Parts: sequence; structure tokens; C-alpha cells
Amino acid sequence: MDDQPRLMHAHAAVGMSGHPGLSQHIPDNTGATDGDGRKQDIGDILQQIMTITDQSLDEAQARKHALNCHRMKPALFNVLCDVKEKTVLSIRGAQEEESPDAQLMRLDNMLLAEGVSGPEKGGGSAAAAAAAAASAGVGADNSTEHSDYRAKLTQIRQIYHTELEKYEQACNEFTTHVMNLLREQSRTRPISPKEIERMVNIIHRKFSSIQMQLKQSTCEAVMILRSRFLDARRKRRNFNKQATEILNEYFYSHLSNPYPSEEAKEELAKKCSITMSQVSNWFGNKRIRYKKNIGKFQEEANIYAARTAVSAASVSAHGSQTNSPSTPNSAAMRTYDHRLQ
DNA sequence: GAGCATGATTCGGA
DNA sequence: TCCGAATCATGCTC
Repeated sequence: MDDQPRLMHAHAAVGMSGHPGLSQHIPDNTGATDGDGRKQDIGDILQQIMTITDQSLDEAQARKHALNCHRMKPALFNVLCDVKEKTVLSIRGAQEEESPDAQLMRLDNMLLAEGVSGPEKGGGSAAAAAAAAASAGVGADNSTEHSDYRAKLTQIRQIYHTELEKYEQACNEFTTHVMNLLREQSRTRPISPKEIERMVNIIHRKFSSIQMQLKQSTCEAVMILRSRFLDARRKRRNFNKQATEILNEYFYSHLSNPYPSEEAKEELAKKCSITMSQVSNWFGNKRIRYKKNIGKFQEEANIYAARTAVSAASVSAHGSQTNSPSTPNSAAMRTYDHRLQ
């Protein structure tokens, strides 16, 4: 396993033609000139390498062993590594260009903002903002929907982290496997540590692109969840009968000026178990619809006027109040009617 | 399913 | 920022 660095480091002291040092380290056992001996050795090795794939497994193994033991093998492999390195670099130089991965950064930032990646913070700031925005309109059910949103976001978060972990584990396993394979192969073919490193980088890049896809789908899932959640604000639910009666009572008893103050809105909201915005919406709608069709609302106004009068009378009968300030009467209605004209 | 009722949203004006 | 007006979207009734 670890013989490759040793094998490659020997390169500094070994060489061939154009690679100083080879002739000084290779004894000439053939009795021929140095040049002839080297050529014969190298030719022999190359021949063996070229024909190794035509042989049976056993023969190939034996040949592999013989090659590994060949006296010229380190020198030849170093030269081949050198040549390969230069060729690959010249090709890669034209192909590779490091560009900052803006898309990945955007995805990372979004996942962080949504609370999917990074430390758990109860659904993420954007989620919290969405929840806060929604709570203004959803009313009594907002807490349920909010928790539902958070539960789903947590689910997405869990899936994301599980998948990410899986990818990282697979990446590490695959990298180790490829490294071992290349080291093993470096016994029979020229593979330098640099090349192994490059291969590792390639693997990491491939796994990064898979991770990016995961991040992208996670972002999409969060966006869908958010849009669904925000759409829920539009989901209209009728107020319960009691709430409508309370609002109508106030409206008709303040017909001369049906604009509740902040305090009144707050109290009405509390009484009706709705939000202040809903109270404002209700009064806005009521005013405009009343104005548009006074005739239609006349009957309703009379009913609430009578009801308020009865309750006022009952209060005055108890001596605590002689006259209700909010008692509706036709004069008040006329006032508002006049105002609205 | 049509038509009406009603809560929510949007937009322009004061 | 609040309000009126228009509009949307959904609920309810028949």
C-alpha cells in the first residue's frame, strides 16, 4: 500500500534519456553498452505490460509479480508518471476553471435562513416571520397551523440531515475504495499520488453536485411548505354566531360613528376570540356593505336596536344606569346614513 | 352547481 | 396609518 510514495520519491534519483540519473543507478548486466541494455530492458517491460491483458488471470498475476520485481520498473514508472502528469496537466489546464459556486452559496444561505441547516432554532427566522404574519389573519386556529408548519419543517430538516449524512458517508467510503484501488493499481500502471489526489477531488466534486441537488430539493420543499402555509391565511372561516352578534351589536349601537377605537377593537377581539385585524376587517366590510345596501340591513339594525334597548332597560331597572350611551335609535342611524351619503 | 354571504387582500387617497 | 372601494376566495344555502 505505502510503497507508492517510496516508489515515486525514487524518481528524483532515477532517470532515463532526458531524465538524468538513470544511467548511474542501473548496472549493465548484459555486457552491451549502457544504451543498448536500457533499451532492451524497457522494451521488455513494455512488451510485458502490453500483453498482460491477453493472459489468463494466473499468468497475469505471475507477470505482475515479475514486473514489480523488475530492476527497471521504478525508473520506467517514474518516467511514465512524469509523461502522464504533463499530458494530463496540459489537457486539464484547458478544461478546468475554478468558479465560485454562487448557486451553492445561495442554497446554503437559504437553508440556513429557513432553519433547515445550521443550529436548530425552532423553525427558523423566516418560518417564525411567516408564522407571525399568518397569525394576524388565521385567528383562533393559528397556533395549530403554526405548530403544523413547524412540525413539517422539522420533518424536512430531519430528512435533509439524514440524506446529507448518507451522502457524506458514501463519499468517504467511495473515496477510500478508489484510493485503495488506485494504490493497488499503481503497482502495475503509472499512477502518481498527485493523480490519486486529483481523483479524490473529482469524487468530492461529484458528491458535491449530488449534495447540491439535495439542497435544491430541500429548498423547493421549504418553499412549497411556506406557500401552502401562507395561502392558509386566505382560507376564510366564518366567525361563530356569538362573535358576529357581538360585532353587530357594537356596530348598530354605534351607528352614528361605527369606528371602534383601538381599545374597543381590542376588547371586541378578546370577546370574539379573533384578532384586532379581523375586527378592523369586519368593521371595514360592514361599513361599506351597510352603506351599499341600507335597506337590506334595516331589519337587522332594528333587531339589534330592540335587543340593546331591552338590555338597557333591564340595566336601568336595576337603577345602575338610566340611559344607555350606546342605545341605537333611528336618529343615530339617520346620522350615519347622512354621513355615508 | 348557482348564487349569495362573508372574511381577507389590495390599492389609492387623505 | 387608516379608510373606502373593489376584488378575490371560500363558505353556506338551496
